[in-house]
Amino acid sequence: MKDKTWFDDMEARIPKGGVRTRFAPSPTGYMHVGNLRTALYTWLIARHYGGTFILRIEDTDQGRYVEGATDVIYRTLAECRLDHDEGPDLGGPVGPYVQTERRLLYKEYAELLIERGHAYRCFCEKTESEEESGQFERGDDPCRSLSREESDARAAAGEPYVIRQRIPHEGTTTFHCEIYGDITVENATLDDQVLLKRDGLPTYNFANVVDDHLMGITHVVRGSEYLSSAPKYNLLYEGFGWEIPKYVHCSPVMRDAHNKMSKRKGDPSYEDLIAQGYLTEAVLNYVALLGWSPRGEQEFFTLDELKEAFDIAGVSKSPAIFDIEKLRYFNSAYIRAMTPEAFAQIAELWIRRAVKNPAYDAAAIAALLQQRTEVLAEIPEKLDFFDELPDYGTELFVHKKSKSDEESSRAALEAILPIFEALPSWDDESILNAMVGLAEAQGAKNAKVMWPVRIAAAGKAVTPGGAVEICRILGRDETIRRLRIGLGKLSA
RNA sequence: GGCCCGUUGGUCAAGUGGUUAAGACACCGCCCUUUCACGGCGGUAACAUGGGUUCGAGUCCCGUACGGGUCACCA
Repeated sequence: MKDKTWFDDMEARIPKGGVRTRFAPSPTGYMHVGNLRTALYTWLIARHYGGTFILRIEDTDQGRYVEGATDVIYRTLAECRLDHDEGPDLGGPVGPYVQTERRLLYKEYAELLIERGHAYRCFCEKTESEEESGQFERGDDPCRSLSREESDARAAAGEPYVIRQRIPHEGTTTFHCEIYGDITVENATLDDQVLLKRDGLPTYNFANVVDDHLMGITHVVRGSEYLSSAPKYNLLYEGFGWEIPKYVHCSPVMRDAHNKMSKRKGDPSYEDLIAQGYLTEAVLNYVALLGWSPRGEQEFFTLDELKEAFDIAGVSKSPAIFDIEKLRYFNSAYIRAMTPEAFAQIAELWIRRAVKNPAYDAAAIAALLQQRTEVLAEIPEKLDFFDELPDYGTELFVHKKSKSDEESSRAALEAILPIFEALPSWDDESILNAMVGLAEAQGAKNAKVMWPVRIAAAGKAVTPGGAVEICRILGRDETIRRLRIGLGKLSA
């Protein structure tokens, strides 16, 4: 074990003053929505107080290591603009920021705890019955009462062991959570949890306490599943004589009333949502509101506005069900709020999945789409009629509201064809005037002309944009060709 | 099962002893309109339950029910 100076040096490195938070994912290769929300809240707390946001990778479970998993984390944080100030990639004063690179540290601190009587070596092999039943009889562990001499001797002899936390059998422990308030438990209900595993790596619970302290974390933000281990954390902090940080426990994000969102159940990750055509800003905005509510009525927030408004007191205790319908609403609102240029840029990729004909202008189509798109992924199916006129039945021409029927439609198409052919120019105004002019001449409602024109042009009843826009984009020749086909169907 | 936590409309939620119990999504209706949307207006719909405390309880206390978490050499 290192001498006192070494520990003092470690203490001296800890930044003091100012809020410091950390996002500490384990590299599983998957950033689920609950994770993202935790990252957001953690970042928000740091930024709201002008503090420091740290990224730390918790990879102490070698069995679960997934290649490339940290890339997903970096990418997601970067796309979401949740920038960190210290981390594996950026370095910082209290690194390294990857737990496996800190492994020697934990051992020193675990031994310090043994020195102080708050931990002990346990040489027991876990028996099969314990493993199966999950039963661990506290107080029955013979290693707990081993003398230091014997313990040291066996360790020196190379006998494998784990280091366990020595938890008092009597008394109670109270910890405070900013969300849940004070929680008190009987120490007798706590078990002597493993701090350092047989492989020399720390358990999550131990690494967390050591790192959070050594990195000067002031607000520990994490999921509520850690609520029940929090008392043990306090005992650890007390054993070391360290100041206890503020805890912020977030309730889980659920897929339904009974289950958390999960990869296994097929729930979308952040990347899945983006691939489906959700915008990062919309996802963040929605996720922020899932478990947190601002003081006022505002519900659309930019990241900067969230930074300003975020308040720990507004975080909810109870689990929230992820509602894709509401995300869709936010997404459509964000899409509508974009500049036409920005929307055209992101929509083009999706438009070209359906519209291959370069004669049809993607920006023009995007303009039609912007006000009626909820999720980008639904764009292609809306545009299937451009490249190829669908086969459709004449019943589409029957429309109650415009009082259109097959005969009135036939007459309208017959009348509009020569007018379209004679039009000096092919733009919105000309096309509209042609149709309105015809309707007026016949003393009919505009719809009586426009309905059949749109049906014949698109071959379907629901289209992005009206008759004018569709005809314009199709171009005069193709429009006329399609109207003739419609006329043919109606005349048959 | 022990321990811990939670419970306001279908969903997210406001509410910190006195409110006609906000707002948003979804849903329904009407209006606008060349379809679908968008937009505007309106509507349906909630304090899990039983006891207390109190002049008065969604708000405080106790019990019950239901739900979640945890009880790993996983995080």
